[in-house]
Amino acid sequence: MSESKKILIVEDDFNFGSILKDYLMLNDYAVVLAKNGIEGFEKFQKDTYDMCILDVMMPYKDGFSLAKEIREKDENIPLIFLTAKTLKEDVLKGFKIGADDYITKPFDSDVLLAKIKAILNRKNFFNIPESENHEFVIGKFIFNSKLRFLNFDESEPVKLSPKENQLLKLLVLNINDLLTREMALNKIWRDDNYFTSRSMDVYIAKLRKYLRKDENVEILNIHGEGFRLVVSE
Amino acid sequence: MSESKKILIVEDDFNFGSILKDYLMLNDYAVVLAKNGIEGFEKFQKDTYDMCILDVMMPYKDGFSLAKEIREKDENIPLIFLTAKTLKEDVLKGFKIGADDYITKPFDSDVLLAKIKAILNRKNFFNIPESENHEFVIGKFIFNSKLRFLNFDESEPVKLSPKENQLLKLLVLNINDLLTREMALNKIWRDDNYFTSRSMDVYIAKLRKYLRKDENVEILNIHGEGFRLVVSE
DNA sequence: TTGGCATATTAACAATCCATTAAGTTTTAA
DNA sequence: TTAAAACTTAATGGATTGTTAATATGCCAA
Repeated sequence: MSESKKILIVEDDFNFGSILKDYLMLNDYAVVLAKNGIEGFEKFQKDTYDMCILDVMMPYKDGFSLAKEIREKDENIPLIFLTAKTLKEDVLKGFKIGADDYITKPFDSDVLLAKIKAILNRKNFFNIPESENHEFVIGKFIFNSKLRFLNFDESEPVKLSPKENQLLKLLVLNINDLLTREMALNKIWRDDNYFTSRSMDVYIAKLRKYLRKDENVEILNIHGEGFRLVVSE
Repeated sequence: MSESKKILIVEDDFNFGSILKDYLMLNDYAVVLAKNGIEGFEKFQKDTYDMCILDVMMPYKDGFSLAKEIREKDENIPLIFLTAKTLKEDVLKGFKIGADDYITKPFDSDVLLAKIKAILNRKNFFNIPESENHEFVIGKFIFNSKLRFLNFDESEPVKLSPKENQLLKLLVLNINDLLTREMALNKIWRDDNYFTSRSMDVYIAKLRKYLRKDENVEILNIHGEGFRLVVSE
């Protein structure tokens, strides 16, 4: 029916990686195997995957660092961490980065398969096709979320940092409507607490400074709820 | 900030259930505890929950059967199974029903908390905004209860505080009809006593001040009963 | 390695918002 | 007439937000 799902496995133990790959392929997944974090990230960028399975302990670049890089590129892709260690700190760290699941080696392959299915189904249910559109008009500005710049008239485009960019994108996607703090913190900061909230305020201030050039564009606060990007007239 | 998430725990071991409940409540979740499958399903139907945590081994109705019934009512609600057993068949069965996670007793409470957070956040990502009607016309005003503003003609919209907003919404939903004090106090203040009643009076006064701009709109008092928002021809 | 740059977080303080309470007045119903 | 209920304004204190600056982190190039 639908095309088989594509999974990227990053695992430095070649033996183990191959077995896992074969097993998943037998179960009708398309699998790409990378043997370290560097290669993993390269492969991730060159193709589109439905899920990544990352070994935590790897030379050069561990699974967590890799996960962060991947998350910057795609904030929604399901991640499963794979580890021999069962350290509580590691598990918690994994979830903080946005893990969808966590599996300790050795594990039962049927269980892994069930988890993969569960996660992919869940995502698919809600997955709204990402719009290819990265250019937005905000009053007199042109905002390109892929190239991360904000253009006003003839003047030199402003470069946006990754966080500025993500926040502005969320605001634009909800233009004139409420963007709740909760939603932004969960999507961008992957955590919702006092400090991330303060950090978000700082970014709101930065964006306001950029947007000041067009007096018809402003970011309004809805006390206790969130923010609203409005373009008047 | 926003209201805390509501979790239904179904667990026949009262001791264990209470401890879990207290622990989650300490971490700012609203928790309801049911002591068996029957009661669990009743409670599930009577309220709206963000997540269910189900013990697998229970008398009368086990966790899986309960899960199936719950799934029939809501195919998206996150489910976590809780069990002493670590039987592979059970784990697989759980995932097949659509479990979001699976936890074996005894477990680390921090990890459970992290998992709950991860799952709720994940759901949030894709939560399609509910298309409720948030705009009301009150005489010459436009009232938006989601964005919390009250618009009159061309003039600058008035921002409403959360309480002003809730109260006006209740009044509008009962437009031209009686809104009892009791009802408003229970819904908004969650308590009905002398002080909350005085507080409500203050908010009625505030709303009257805003609504004064249109002389056809007024909030009438029904002595000893409540209030009535009327719009005259 | 080190120093510098871009970015992100944390700190600090000011400004604003907001629910409650207080206090004095007016209205209502018996 | 009188007590209860309602009206209104203002004061209070706590919470949230706005803003700038300081600090931390990570990365790249020398």
